Amino acid sequence: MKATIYDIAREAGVSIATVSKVMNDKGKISAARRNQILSIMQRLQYQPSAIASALTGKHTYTLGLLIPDIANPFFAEVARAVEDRGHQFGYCVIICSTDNKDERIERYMTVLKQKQVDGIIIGTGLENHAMLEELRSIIPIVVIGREVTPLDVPTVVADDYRGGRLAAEHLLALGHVRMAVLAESLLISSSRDRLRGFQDAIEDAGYALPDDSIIACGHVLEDSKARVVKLLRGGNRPSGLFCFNDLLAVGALQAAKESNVHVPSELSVVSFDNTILASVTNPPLTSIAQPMNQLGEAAVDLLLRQFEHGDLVHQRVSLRTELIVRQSTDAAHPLKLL
Amino acid sequence: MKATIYDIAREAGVSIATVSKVMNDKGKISAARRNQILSIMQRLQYQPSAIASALTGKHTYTLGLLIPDIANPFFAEVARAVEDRGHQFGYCVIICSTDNKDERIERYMTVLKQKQVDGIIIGTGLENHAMLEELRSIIPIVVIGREVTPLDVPTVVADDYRGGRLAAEHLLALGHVRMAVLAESLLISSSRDRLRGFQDAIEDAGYALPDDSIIACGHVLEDSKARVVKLLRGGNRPSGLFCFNDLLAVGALQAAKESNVHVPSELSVVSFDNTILASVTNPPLTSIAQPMNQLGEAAVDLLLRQFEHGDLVHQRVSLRTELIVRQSTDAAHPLKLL
DNA sequence: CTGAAAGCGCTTACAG
DNA sequence: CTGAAAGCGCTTACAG
Repeated sequence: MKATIYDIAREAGVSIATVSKVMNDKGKISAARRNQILSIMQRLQYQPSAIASALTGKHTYTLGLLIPDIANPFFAEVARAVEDRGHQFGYCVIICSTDNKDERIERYMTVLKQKQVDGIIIGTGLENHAMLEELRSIIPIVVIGREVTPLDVPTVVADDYRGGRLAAEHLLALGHVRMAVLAESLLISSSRDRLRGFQDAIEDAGYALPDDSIIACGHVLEDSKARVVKLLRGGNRPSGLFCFNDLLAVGALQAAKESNVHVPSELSVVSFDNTILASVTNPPLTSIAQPMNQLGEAAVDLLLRQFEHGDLVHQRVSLRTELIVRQSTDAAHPLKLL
Repeated sequence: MKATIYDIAREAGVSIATVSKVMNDKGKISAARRNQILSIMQRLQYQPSAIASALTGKHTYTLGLLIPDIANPFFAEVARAVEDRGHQFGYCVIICSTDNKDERIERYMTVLKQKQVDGIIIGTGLENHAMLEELRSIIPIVVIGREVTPLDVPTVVADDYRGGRLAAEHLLALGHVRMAVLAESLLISSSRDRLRGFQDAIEDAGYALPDDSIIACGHVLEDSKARVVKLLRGGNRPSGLFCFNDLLAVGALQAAKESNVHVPSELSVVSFDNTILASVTNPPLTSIAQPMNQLGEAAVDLLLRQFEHGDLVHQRVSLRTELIVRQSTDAAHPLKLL
């Protein structure tokens, strides 16, 4: 049987209160007793029960991480950062892949509540603001990767608008004029921000992005591939393509290959996220990097700060996106545009 | 304040024992009481405390998953499978990325013990057999992806030997004779099995794999790239290369490109795992697929079975590997071998 | 069919 | 500096 606090107390001839105090470094205990108890704990390989202490103390030292899918490399990397940052402070993390489905989201929410996790990081689509507000009144939360305005919830995002601008400016600098955008969904704020940034930069340069150059597609590789094949087949095809994540860009590369359109000489492709996928394709993808590590870390930090100071109003962290140039972009060839 | 079992009992005018019973469908409760209590629970949005019940009942409904790195696509996919299978039966999973470091492994082990998780899936390098045995005496475990002979621990593996054979047979059928192997480490059983299978198939065909064609390299992309560049530079270069995971193969592809060796016409590459990476490279990789979903599922199932029947001796599941042919392999060109 | 009571393994005022 | 006791929110024999 596992040793309990009672075993230690009996062995040491003291009360469990005393044992508890040396465990938690609370109150005043004589050095002698202290050492004696410590050595007994060691001898009996005593491990305090986290669940018993959670029932009395407040912390379970567990965090919940809601994301669409842990198998998606982007979220896997964020999860790793969350895990490591949490680990530093003694927290474990429970992964909750929601597939963005309400039913799974709700299920996980109630489970996390029942388990009394200390905080929840929400990186999943969550349009149900009422639910968010309710949850927030019970457990500290932080939303990651998207805005939930008008709610005033602690948030950490990447600077998507700037990311969009960076992509456009890079392509413009290479001489591209006729461009297109491949988006997974324009419903989430991050996508809209990327688009706005991209458009603004193009307009600032005196050009325009026609509406029919903004393509929405499903989230699987085949979808983006099919859409890009269609795009490349049309007349007046773009010389620059901005994809809102790496997987979409992979689809674009495959479509280009199938259509005998060479990347980058005939088509420049910029992707977003800069996951491992971007470095693995051929050609490797020029990509707007999201600081995945910092996203995860900042989310944990915001949670920890709430544990200490209660629910702070208006916490918002915006992290810089960055252009990583690889070989999928090159100077525009004006002749190809005719 | 959150409602407790006492609130429900008071409201219903019954004892907490009765409430507990309707919650757990135990004992006999009159239908009337039952419904009355149920409706009160609903009205008060009662959610039983998982931690209180864990302190008395036995289950925490939490599993631990030890893997080298959740950011590695292979483990991310396995994790997703574990999560989903667990979810079906009401279990959450705590991810523990160990980087194969003893210090992290031990830390996580004690945390998982303190949290009293119901079971642990071990997919991480763990050479400390004493620790495994000790852990096993406390908590149900299953080892995934490797053998820990001579220990008799529940295990689920892919058929690595057969995977190695499949790779060799595929290359042999394409006419390749001069081959090489790129391994991350030959210390773990799965790598050794792959190698054995590969060698056996080659020998069965009447050829041999020279020792200097078995290359071990680090686990980052740059390592494998450097090793393959060197390999391709040497005289008498192989026409077929078998890489023990997708990332190694990505490095090989990059090395080939840099060395102006065309894949697949001058070099055929077979990888292992068949993660998303294999489908994303150019050319897409012929790969030996590990059944990542089944690995995760089977691991959970083995755990659940232990919960029900106690520690069963000698549970071992071996799952089939499968050859997925893509465009990184092609017929050998005998002239190139000269 | 229902309830009183002990117990799970801790923490925390409070008293000394 | 140390301990008795109540309490956290449940479950489980046991008695009726």
